[in-house]
Amino acid sequence: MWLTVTSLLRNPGAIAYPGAVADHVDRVVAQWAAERPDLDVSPMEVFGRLKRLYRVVDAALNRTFAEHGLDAASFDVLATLKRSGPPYRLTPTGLMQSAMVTSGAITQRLDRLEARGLVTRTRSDQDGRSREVALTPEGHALIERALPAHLATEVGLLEGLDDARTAALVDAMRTLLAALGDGEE
Amino acid sequence: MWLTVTSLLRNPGAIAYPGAVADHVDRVVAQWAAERPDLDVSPMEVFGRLKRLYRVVDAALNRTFAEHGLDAASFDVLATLKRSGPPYRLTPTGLMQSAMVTSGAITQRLDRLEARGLVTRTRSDQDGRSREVALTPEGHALIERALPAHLATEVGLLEGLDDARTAALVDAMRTLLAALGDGEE
DNA sequence: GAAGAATGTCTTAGCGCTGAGATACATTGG
DNA sequence: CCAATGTATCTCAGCGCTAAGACATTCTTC
Repeated sequence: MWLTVTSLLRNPGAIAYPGAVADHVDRVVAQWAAERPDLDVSPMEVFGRLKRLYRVVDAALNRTFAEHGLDAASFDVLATLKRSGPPYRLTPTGLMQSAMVTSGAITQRLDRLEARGLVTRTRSDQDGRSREVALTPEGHALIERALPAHLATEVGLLEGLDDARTAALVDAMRTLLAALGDGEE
Repeated sequence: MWLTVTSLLRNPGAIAYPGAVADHVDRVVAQWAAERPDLDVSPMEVFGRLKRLYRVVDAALNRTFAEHGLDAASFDVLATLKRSGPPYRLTPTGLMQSAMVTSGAITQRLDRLEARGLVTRTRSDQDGRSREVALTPEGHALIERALPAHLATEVGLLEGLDDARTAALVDAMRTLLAALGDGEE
Protein backbone atom coordinates (compact mmCIF):
# COMPACT_ATOMS: atom_id res chain seq x y z
CA MET A 1 0.00 0.00 0.00
CA TRP A 2 1.38 3.38 -0.99
CA LEU A 3 0.12 6.91 -1.48
CA THR A 4 0.65 9.05 -4.56
CA VAL A 5 0.52 12.78 -4.39
CA THR A 6 -2.49 12.30 -6.57
CA SER A 7 -4.56 10.58 -3.97
CA LEU A 8 -3.89 13.42 -1.57
CA LEU A 9 -4.66 16.16 -4.02
CA ARG A 10 -7.44 14.82 -6.19
CA ASN A 11 -10.22 17.33 -5.73
CA PRO A 12 -9.44 18.48 -2.21
CA GLY A 13 -11.91 21.28 -2.81
CA ALA A 14 -14.64 18.73 -3.36
CA ILE A 15 -14.23 17.61 0.23
CA ALA A 16 -14.49 21.08 1.69
CA TYR A 17 -17.09 22.23 -0.79
CA PRO A 18 -19.08 19.28 -2.08
CA GLY A 19 -20.66 21.35 -4.83
CA ALA A 20 -17.47 23.08 -5.97
CA VAL A 21 -17.24 23.69 -9.70
CA ALA A 22 -14.26 22.23 -11.50
CA ASP A 23 -11.75 24.91 -12.40
CA HIS A 24 -9.41 25.18 -15.35
CA VAL A 25 -6.72 23.07 -13.71
CA ASP A 26 -9.22 20.34 -12.83
CA ARG A 27 -10.07 20.10 -16.51
CA VAL A 28 -6.40 19.93 -17.48
CA VAL A 29 -5.77 17.16 -14.97
CA ALA A 30 -8.84 15.26 -16.15
CA GLN A 31 -7.64 15.50 -19.75
CA TRP A 32 -4.25 14.10 -18.85
CA ALA A 33 -5.89 11.30 -16.86
CA ALA A 34 -7.74 10.29 -20.01
CA GLU A 35 -4.82 10.68 -22.38
CA ARG A 36 -1.97 9.43 -20.20
CA PRO A 37 -3.48 7.51 -17.23
CA ASP A 38 -0.04 6.05 -16.53
CA LEU A 39 1.39 9.44 -15.53
CA ASP A 40 0.88 11.13 -12.17
CA VAL A 41 0.16 14.71 -13.15
CA SER A 42 -0.87 15.82 -9.66
CA PRO A 43 2.01 18.32 -9.36
CA MET A 44 0.13 20.32 -11.98
CA GLU A 45 -2.53 20.93 -9.34
CA VAL A 46 0.04 23.16 -7.70
CA PHE A 47 1.93 24.68 -10.62
CA GLY A 48 -1.01 25.12 -12.95
CA ARG A 49 -2.81 27.14 -10.32
CA LEU A 50 0.33 29.05 -9.37
CA LYS A 51 0.72 30.19 -12.96
CA ARG A 52 -2.91 31.15 -13.45
CA LEU A 53 -3.09 32.91 -10.09
CA TYR A 54 0.06 34.86 -10.87
CA ARG A 55 -1.34 36.00 -14.21
CA VAL A 56 -4.73 37.02 -12.84
CA VAL A 57 -3.14 38.90 -9.94
CA ASP A 58 -0.53 40.50 -12.16
CA ALA A 59 -3.21 41.84 -14.49
CA ALA A 60 -5.21 43.28 -11.57
CA LEU A 61 -2.18 44.96 -10.00
CA ASN A 62 -1.10 46.41 -13.35
CA ARG A 63 -4.46 48.12 -13.68
CA THR A 64 -3.84 50.02 -10.46
CA PHE A 65 -0.27 50.87 -11.45
CA ALA A 66 -1.51 52.24 -14.78
CA GLU A 67 -3.94 54.55 -12.96
CA HIS A 68 -0.88 56.21 -11.47
CA GLY A 69 1.15 56.30 -14.67
CA LEU A 70 3.27 53.35 -13.56
CA ASP A 71 3.90 49.75 -14.44
CA ALA A 72 4.98 46.91 -12.17
CA ALA A 73 8.69 47.45 -12.93
CA SER A 74 8.65 51.15 -12.11
CA PHE A 75 6.49 50.70 -9.03
CA ASP A 76 8.86 48.03 -7.82
CA VAL A 77 11.88 50.31 -8.00
CA LEU A 78 10.15 53.27 -6.35
CA ALA A 79 8.67 51.08 -3.60
CA THR A 80 12.02 49.42 -2.93
CA LEU A 81 13.70 52.81 -2.53
CA LYS A 82 10.87 54.09 -0.36
CA ARG A 83 10.78 51.16 2.03
CA SER A 84 14.57 51.25 2.42
CA GLY A 85 13.94 54.33 4.55
CA PRO A 86 16.03 57.52 4.82
CA PRO A 87 18.00 58.59 2.88
CA TYR A 88 16.06 56.59 0.27
CA ARG A 89 19.19 55.55 -1.59
CA LEU A 90 20.22 52.16 -2.98
CA THR A 91 22.69 50.87 -5.54
CA PRO A 92 21.54 49.27 -8.81
CA THR A 93 22.88 45.97 -7.46
CA GLY A 94 20.64 46.23 -4.41
CA LEU A 95 17.64 46.96 -6.60
CA MET A 96 18.59 44.08 -8.89
CA GLN A 97 18.67 41.54 -6.07
CA SER A 98 15.38 42.71 -4.65
CA ALA A 99 13.66 42.59 -8.02
CA MET A 100 15.13 39.27 -9.21
CA VAL A 101 15.97 40.68 -12.64
CA THR A 102 19.23 41.11 -14.54
CA SER A 103 21.48 44.15 -14.28
CA GLY A 104 20.48 45.19 -17.77
CA ALA A 105 16.84 45.32 -16.74
CA ILE A 106 17.66 47.58 -13.79
CA THR A 107 19.74 49.89 -15.97
CA GLN A 108 16.79 50.33 -18.29
CA ARG A 109 14.28 50.77 -15.48
CA LEU A 110 16.47 53.50 -14.02
CA ASP A 111 16.88 55.13 -17.44
CA ARG A 112 13.12 55.43 -17.68
CA LEU A 113 12.62 56.65 -14.12
CA GLU A 114 15.49 59.13 -14.38
CA ALA A 115 14.07 60.52 -17.64
CA ARG A 116 10.78 61.14 -15.82
CA GLY A 117 12.58 62.84 -12.95
CA LEU A 118 11.48 60.25 -10.38
CA VAL A 119 14.98 59.11 -9.38
CA THR A 120 18.53 60.44 -9.66
CA ARG A 121 21.71 58.47 -10.30
CA THR A 122 24.99 59.72 -8.85
CA ARG A 123 28.46 58.31 -8.60
CA SER A 124 29.31 56.65 -5.30
CA ASP A 125 32.06 58.25 -3.22
CA GLN A 126 33.12 55.00 -1.61
CA ASP A 127 33.26 52.91 -4.80
CA GLY A 128 33.89 54.37 -8.23
CA ARG A 129 32.22 51.42 -9.92
CA SER A 130 28.97 51.96 -8.09
CA ARG A 131 26.09 54.39 -8.39
CA GLU A 132 23.64 55.71 -5.84
CA VAL A 133 20.02 55.77 -6.89
CA ALA A 134 17.84 58.17 -4.92
CA LEU A 135 14.17 59.14 -4.92
CA THR A 136 13.47 62.70 -6.05
CA PRO A 137 10.68 64.65 -4.32
CA GLU A 138 8.51 63.78 -7.35
CA GLY A 139 9.35 60.10 -7.01
CA HIS A 140 8.62 60.26 -3.33
CA ALA A 141 5.25 61.92 -3.90
CA LEU A 142 4.29 59.41 -6.59
CA ILE A 143 5.02 56.32 -4.53
CA GLU A 144 3.20 57.86 -1.55
CA ARG A 145 0.12 58.17 -3.74
CA ALA A 146 0.40 54.81 -5.48
CA LEU A 147 1.19 52.64 -2.46
CA PRO A 148 -2.16 52.94 -0.63
CA ALA A 149 -4.02 52.30 -3.88
CA HIS A 150 -1.85 49.26 -4.52
CA LEU A 151 -2.55 47.91 -1.03
CA ALA A 152 -6.27 48.49 -1.50
CA THR A 153 -6.16 46.45 -4.70
CA GLU A 154 -4.37 43.66 -2.88
CA VAL A 155 -6.91 43.67 -0.06
CA GLY A 156 -9.66 43.45 -2.65
CA LEU A 157 -8.03 40.47 -4.32
CA LEU A 158 -7.95 38.64 -0.98
CA GLU A 159 -11.60 39.35 -0.22
CA GLY A 160 -12.74 35.88 -1.25
CA LEU A 161 -10.19 34.04 0.86
CA ASP A 162 -11.02 33.37 4.50
CA ASP A 163 -8.40 34.04 7.17
CA ALA A 164 -7.52 30.38 7.75
CA ARG A 165 -6.86 29.75 4.05
CA THR A 166 -4.92 32.99 3.76
CA ALA A 167 -2.66 31.96 6.62
CA ALA A 168 -2.27 28.47 5.16
CA LEU A 169 -1.40 29.91 1.77
CA VAL A 170 1.29 32.14 3.25
CA ASP A 171 2.66 29.29 5.35
CA ALA A 172 2.89 26.92 2.39
CA MET A 173 4.52 29.48 0.10
CA ARG A 174 6.98 30.46 2.81
CA THR A 175 7.94 26.82 3.37
CA LEU A 176 8.28 26.14 -0.34
CA LEU A 177 10.38 29.25 -0.97
CA ALA A 178 12.68 28.30 1.89
CA ALA A 179 13.04 24.77 0.52
CA LEU A 180 13.90 26.20 -2.89
CA GLY A 181 16.65 28.32 -1.39
CA ASP A 182 15.00 31.72 -1.78
CA GLY A 183 15.96 34.35 0.74
CA GLU A 184 19.04 32.68 2.19
CA GLU A 185 21.98 33.24 -0.10
CA MET B 1 -11.18 44.86 19.97
CA TRP B 2 -10.60 44.04 16.32
CA LEU B 3 -8.34 41.87 14.25
CA THR B 4 -6.28 43.02 11.32
CA VAL B 5 -5.13 40.66 8.64
CA THR B 6 -1.73 41.57 10.00
CA SER B 7 -2.26 39.96 13.35
CA LEU B 8 -3.27 36.75 11.64
CA LEU B 9 -0.39 36.71 9.23
CA ARG B 10 2.49 38.22 11.12
CA ASN B 11 5.12 35.49 11.08
CA PRO B 12 2.83 32.49 10.93
CA GLY B 13 5.92 30.45 10.14
CA ALA B 14 7.42 31.49 13.45
CA ILE B 15 4.61 29.70 15.20
CA ALA B 16 5.01 26.46 13.29
CA TYR B 17 8.80 26.71 13.16
CA PRO B 18 10.05 28.76 16.12
CA GLY B 19 13.53 29.04 14.65
CA ALA B 20 12.50 29.83 11.08
CA VAL B 21 14.75 32.28 9.27
CA ALA B 22 13.15 35.44 7.96
CA ASP B 23 12.69 35.30 4.21
CA HIS B 24 12.80 38.08 1.66
CA VAL B 25 9.16 39.02 2.16
CA ASP B 26 9.59 39.16 5.94
CA ARG B 27 12.32 41.72 5.40
CA VAL B 28 10.14 43.74 3.04
CA VAL B 29 7.29 43.75 5.53
CA ALA B 30 9.63 44.74 8.35
CA GLN B 31 10.97 47.62 6.26
CA TRP B 32 7.47 48.92 5.61
CA ALA B 33 6.61 48.58 9.30
CA ALA B 34 9.52 50.89 10.08
CA GLU B 35 8.87 53.37 7.28
CA ARG B 36 5.08 53.43 7.24
CA PRO B 37 3.83 51.91 10.52
CA ASP B 38 0.39 53.37 9.80
CA LEU B 39 -0.17 51.10 6.79
CA ASP B 40 -1.24 47.46 6.97
CA VAL B 41 1.04 45.80 4.43
CA SER B 42 0.10 42.26 5.38
CA PRO B 43 -1.39 41.50 1.93
CA MET B 44 2.19 41.63 0.71
CA GLU B 45 2.80 38.44 2.70
CA VAL B 46 0.65 36.75 0.08
CA PHE B 47 1.49 38.61 -3.12
CA GLY B 48 5.17 39.10 -2.49
CA ARG B 49 5.60 35.36 -2.03
CA LEU B 50 3.35 34.57 -4.97
CA LYS B 51 5.57 36.67 -7.22
CA ARG B 52 8.85 35.25 -5.94
CA LEU B 53 7.56 31.69 -6.02
CA TYR B 54 6.34 32.14 -9.57
CA ARG B 55 9.73 33.45 -10.68
CA VAL B 56 11.75 30.73 -8.97
CA VAL B 57 9.47 28.00 -10.33
CA ASP B 58 9.39 29.56 -13.78
CA ALA B 59 13.17 29.58 -13.97
CA ALA B 60 13.40 25.93 -12.88
CA LEU B 61 10.79 24.78 -15.38
CA ASN B 62 12.45 26.73 -18.19
CA ARG B 63 15.68 24.86 -17.58
CA THR B 64 13.93 21.56 -18.28
CA PHE B 65 12.18 22.96 -21.34
CA ALA B 66 15.51 24.18 -22.71
CA GLU B 67 16.98 20.69 -22.37
CA HIS B 68 14.40 19.60 -24.91
CA GLY B 69 14.83 22.56 -27.24
CA LEU B 70 11.65 24.18 -25.96
CA ASP B 71 10.51 27.17 -23.98
CA ALA B 72 7.43 27.55 -21.78
CA ALA B 73 5.34 28.99 -24.61
CA SER B 74 6.10 26.17 -27.06
CA PHE B 75 5.71 23.48 -24.42
CA ASP B 76 2.38 24.95 -23.46
CA VAL B 77 1.01 24.71 -26.99
CA LEU B 78 2.28 21.17 -27.59
CA ALA B 79 1.02 19.97 -24.20
CA THR B 80 -2.39 21.55 -24.75
CA LEU B 81 -2.74 19.79 -28.10
CA LYS B 82 -1.52 16.51 -26.64
CA ARG B 83 -3.85 16.45 -23.65
CA SER B 84 -6.82 17.36 -25.84
CA GLY B 85 -6.63 13.73 -27.03
CA PRO B 86 -7.26 12.33 -30.51
CA PRO B 87 -7.23 13.78 -33.10
CA TYR B 88 -4.90 16.27 -31.35
CA ARG B 89 -6.44 19.28 -33.06
CA LEU B 90 -7.50 22.63 -31.63
CA THR B 91 -8.23 26.10 -32.97
CA PRO B 92 -5.99 29.08 -32.20
CA THR B 93 -8.84 30.48 -30.10
CA GLY B 94 -8.91 27.33 -27.98
CA LEU B 95 -5.17 27.55 -27.47
CA MET B 96 -5.45 31.25 -26.66
CA GLN B 97 -8.02 30.71 -23.91
CA SER B 98 -6.05 27.89 -22.36
CA ALA B 99 -2.82 29.87 -22.38
CA MET B 100 -4.29 33.20 -21.20
CA VAL B 101 -2.42 35.16 -23.86
CA THR B 102 -3.56 37.37 -26.73
CA SER B 103 -4.39 36.11 -30.20
CA GLY B 104 -1.25 37.73 -31.55
CA ALA B 105 0.87 35.72 -29.15
CA ILE B 106 -0.73 32.48 -30.32
CA THR B 107 -0.22 33.39 -33.97
CA GLN B 108 3.47 33.88 -33.29
CA ARG B 109 3.81 30.73 -31.21
CA LEU B 110 2.22 28.76 -34.04
CA ASP B 111 4.46 30.45 -36.61
CA ARG B 112 7.49 29.20 -34.69
CA LEU B 113 6.15 25.70 -34.12
CA GLU B 114 5.00 25.38 -37.72
CA ALA B 115 8.43 26.47 -38.99
CA ARG B 116 9.99 23.70 -36.89
CA GLY B 117 7.53 21.14 -38.26
CA LEU B 118 5.97 20.45 -34.86
CA VAL B 119 2.42 21.52 -35.75
CA THR B 120 0.41 22.11 -38.92
CA ARG B 121 -2.21 24.77 -39.57
CA THR B 122 -5.07 24.05 -41.95
CA ARG B 123 -8.28 25.83 -42.90
CA SER B 124 -11.36 24.65 -41.04
CA ASP B 125 -14.10 23.09 -43.15
CA GLN B 126 -16.88 24.17 -40.81
CA ASP B 127 -15.80 27.80 -40.43
CA GLY B 128 -13.79 29.67 -43.03
CA ARG B 129 -12.48 32.13 -40.44
CA SER B 130 -11.01 29.39 -38.31
CA ARG B 131 -7.91 27.21 -38.53
CA GLU B 132 -7.16 23.76 -37.21
CA VAL B 133 -3.85 23.31 -35.46
CA ALA B 134 -2.63 19.72 -35.28
CA LEU B 135 0.41 17.96 -33.82
CA THR B 136 2.75 16.45 -36.40
CA PRO B 137 4.42 13.10 -35.61
CA GLU B 138 7.54 15.13 -34.68
CA GLY B 139 5.51 17.34 -32.37
CA HIS B 140 3.92 14.30 -30.82
CA ALA B 141 7.28 12.65 -30.25
CA LEU B 142 8.76 15.80 -28.71
CA ILE B 143 5.98 16.36 -26.18
CA GLU B 144 6.07 12.66 -25.25
CA ARG B 145 9.74 13.09 -24.38
CA ALA B 146 9.46 16.46 -22.65
CA LEU B 147 6.37 15.77 -20.54
CA PRO B 148 7.85 13.16 -18.16
CA ALA B 149 10.94 15.33 -17.67
CA HIS B 150 8.71 18.29 -16.92
CA LEU B 151 6.72 16.31 -14.37
CA ALA B 152 9.93 15.10 -12.74
CA THR B 153 11.07 18.70 -12.37
CA GLU B 154 7.75 19.61 -10.78
CA VAL B 155 7.96 16.69 -8.35
CA GLY B 156 11.46 17.83 -7.41
CA LEU B 157 10.26 21.36 -6.73
CA LEU B 158 7.62 20.03 -4.34
CA GLU B 159 10.07 17.85 -2.44
CA GLY B 160 10.41 20.29 0.45
CA LEU B 161 6.66 20.67 0.97
CA ASP B 162 4.91 18.11 3.17
CA ASP B 163 1.61 16.62 2.00
CA ALA B 164 -0.59 18.63 4.34
CA ARG B 165 0.90 21.94 3.21
CA THR B 166 0.72 20.87 -0.42
CA ALA B 167 -2.98 20.12 -0.07
CA ALA B 168 -3.55 23.39 1.80
CA LEU B 169 -1.71 25.32 -0.91
CA VAL B 170 -3.84 23.79 -3.64
CA ASP B 171 -7.01 24.38 -1.67
CA ALA B 172 -6.20 28.04 -1.04
CA MET B 173 -5.21 28.72 -4.65
CA ARG B 174 -8.32 26.97 -5.92
CA THR B 175 -10.53 29.03 -3.64
CA LEU B 176 -8.81 32.26 -4.56
CA LEU B 177 -8.97 31.58 -8.29
CA ALA B 178 -12.66 30.79 -8.01
CA ALA B 179 -13.27 34.02 -6.07
CA LEU B 180 -11.42 35.96 -8.77
CA GLY B 181 -13.64 34.48 -11.44
CA ASP B 182 -11.07 32.21 -13.09
CA GLY B 183 -12.43 29.10 -14.76
CA GLU B 184 -16.08 30.08 -14.93
CA GLU B 185 -16.69 32.40 -17.83
C1' DG C 1 -31.15 38.39 -49.06
C1' DA C 2 -28.78 42.53 -47.84
C1' DA C 3 -26.80 45.40 -44.03
C1' DG C 4 -24.69 45.57 -39.92
C1' DA C 5 -22.69 43.32 -36.03
C1' DA C 6 -19.89 39.73 -34.34
C1' DT C 7 -16.16 36.45 -34.65
C1' DG C 8 -11.50 34.23 -35.77
C1' DT C 9 -7.05 35.06 -37.24
C1' DC C 10 -3.23 37.65 -38.58
C1' DT C 11 -0.17 41.99 -38.75
C1' DT C 12 2.81 45.27 -36.79
C1' DA C 13 4.92 48.78 -33.78
C1' DG C 14 6.57 49.14 -29.45
C1' DC C 15 7.83 47.47 -24.82
C1' DG C 16 10.62 45.22 -21.08
C1' DC C 17 13.47 41.53 -20.35
C1' DT C 18 17.51 38.31 -21.07
C1' DG C 19 22.18 36.91 -22.28
C1' DA C 20 26.47 38.05 -23.81
C1' DG C 21 29.86 41.02 -23.61
C1' DA C 22 32.20 45.71 -22.91
C1' DT C 23 34.08 49.02 -19.74
C1' DA C 24 35.73 50.97 -15.58
C1' DC C 25 37.14 50.49 -11.06
C1' DA C 26 38.59 47.69 -6.85
C1' DT C 27 40.88 43.96 -4.49
C1' DT C 28 44.20 40.38 -3.83
C1' DG C 29 48.55 37.74 -4.06
C1' DG C 30 53.09 37.33 -5.20
C1' DC D 1 53.40 47.68 -6.68
C1' DC D 2 51.95 45.26 -10.50
C1' DA D 3 49.27 41.65 -12.62
C1' DA D 4 45.44 38.97 -12.30
C1' DT D 5 41.07 38.45 -10.79
C1' DG D 6 36.71 40.09 -9.21
C1' DT D 7 32.90 43.44 -9.05
C1' DA D 8 29.43 47.13 -10.59
C1' DT D 9 27.26 49.00 -14.25
C1' DC D 10 26.06 49.72 -18.87
C1' DT D 11 25.27 48.36 -23.95
C1' DC D 12 22.76 46.08 -27.37
C1' DA D 13 20.75 42.48 -30.33
C1' DG D 14 17.12 39.44 -30.10
C1' DC D 15 12.94 37.47 -28.10
C1' DG D 16 7.98 36.94 -26.83
C1' DC D 17 4.35 39.56 -25.54
C1' DT D 18 0.60 43.24 -25.83
C1' DA D 19 -2.49 46.60 -27.95
C1' DA D 20 -4.57 48.22 -31.78
C1' DG D 21 -6.29 47.41 -35.83
C1' DA D 22 -6.85 45.01 -40.58
C1' DC D 23 -9.17 41.53 -42.99
C1' DA D 24 -12.09 37.69 -44.11
C1' DT D 25 -15.93 35.04 -42.82
C1' DT D 26 -20.23 34.06 -40.32
C1' DC D 27 -24.35 35.33 -37.81
C1' DT D 28 -28.38 38.26 -36.96
C1' DT D 29 -32.08 41.13 -38.04
C1' DC D 30 -35.32 43.10 -40.68
